[in-house]
Amino acid sequence: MKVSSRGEYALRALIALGLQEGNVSTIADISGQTLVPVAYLEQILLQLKMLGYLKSKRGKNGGYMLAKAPDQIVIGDVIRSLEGPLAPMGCVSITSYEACPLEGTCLLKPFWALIRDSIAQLLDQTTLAHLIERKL
Amino acid sequence: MKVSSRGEYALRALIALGLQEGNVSTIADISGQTLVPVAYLEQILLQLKMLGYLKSKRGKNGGYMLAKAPDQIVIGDVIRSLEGPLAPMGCVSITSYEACPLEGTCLLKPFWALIRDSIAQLLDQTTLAHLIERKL
DNA sequence: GATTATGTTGACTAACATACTCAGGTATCG
DNA sequence: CGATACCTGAGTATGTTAGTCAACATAATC
Ligand code: FES
Ligand code: FES
Repeated sequence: MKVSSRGEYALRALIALGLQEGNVSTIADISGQTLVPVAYLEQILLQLKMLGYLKSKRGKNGGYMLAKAPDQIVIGDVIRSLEGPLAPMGCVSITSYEACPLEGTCLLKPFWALIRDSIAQLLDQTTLAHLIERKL
Repeated sequence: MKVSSRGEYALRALIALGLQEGNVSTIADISGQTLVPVAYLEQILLQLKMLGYLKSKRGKNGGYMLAKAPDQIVIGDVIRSLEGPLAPMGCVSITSYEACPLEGTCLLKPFWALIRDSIAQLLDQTTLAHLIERKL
């Protein structure tokens, strides 16, 4: 049930930018705060930009900043974009369902569904603002 | 947050054996019911045996059966044995803690802990008996 | 307008994990 | 004995992860 480094790093970066309140931060700055290697962080920030969470400014005095208010950034969406579906099995995924061969009689499916609901509820009701303000 | 095929197959096999109420089943039988390839299933059943969930009988009329009552087989334990810790990050794992570099100031850790608790509570309160009897 | 600080793009790689297969070996029953 | 099972260890194809790297594009400043 591990979260990959990519997802973890993306959230660290979002938090770092969320604490900047509108100021731009360079990749190097963010790398310093998050301890993510610069070259790898570039990739991740770029992806977050394409997903609409960040915007960037090029050239001197450039950098990244949030494109949305922290309370509009839902952690569940971020994780889904970076790591794929939250559901433990395709057959109980709402966002990307995939059939199982035994699905008709399967005694596991309701159980997976329970896990999915529990995880999704938690991740979808938490925003970046909640993390930053330590209000969980 | 996916569960691997190995974990899924192990649970399918345990369910199949749980439904047999003490009778032995051959690998081929179980393979037929679970749609898991015979050679792969062999590996998994062997592992489940070494973990103490199954016992086996060799030779003619041999096969596998449960080594414990279904209500003594906790799904969380099975998953942990086959897939590693339930926690999404090492720094919030109870069974196999691993330090994070940012741990002191990290705003994510409490959130991961919440996820861990939610998953662990669900998996550790469910037994094979619950799955078989459809009582979740 | 040259310099320099920044983000952008795309390819590339080493290491590991997953999902298996396969060729034998060994115990047990009849 | 010989058939029927489980047992053991190795091997392999494919994909994923966690990065690196070189070259490029753009914007501000001197
Ligand atoms: S796990 Fe998908 S149907 Fe059983
Ligand atoms: S995620 Fe482990 S300390 Fe932040």
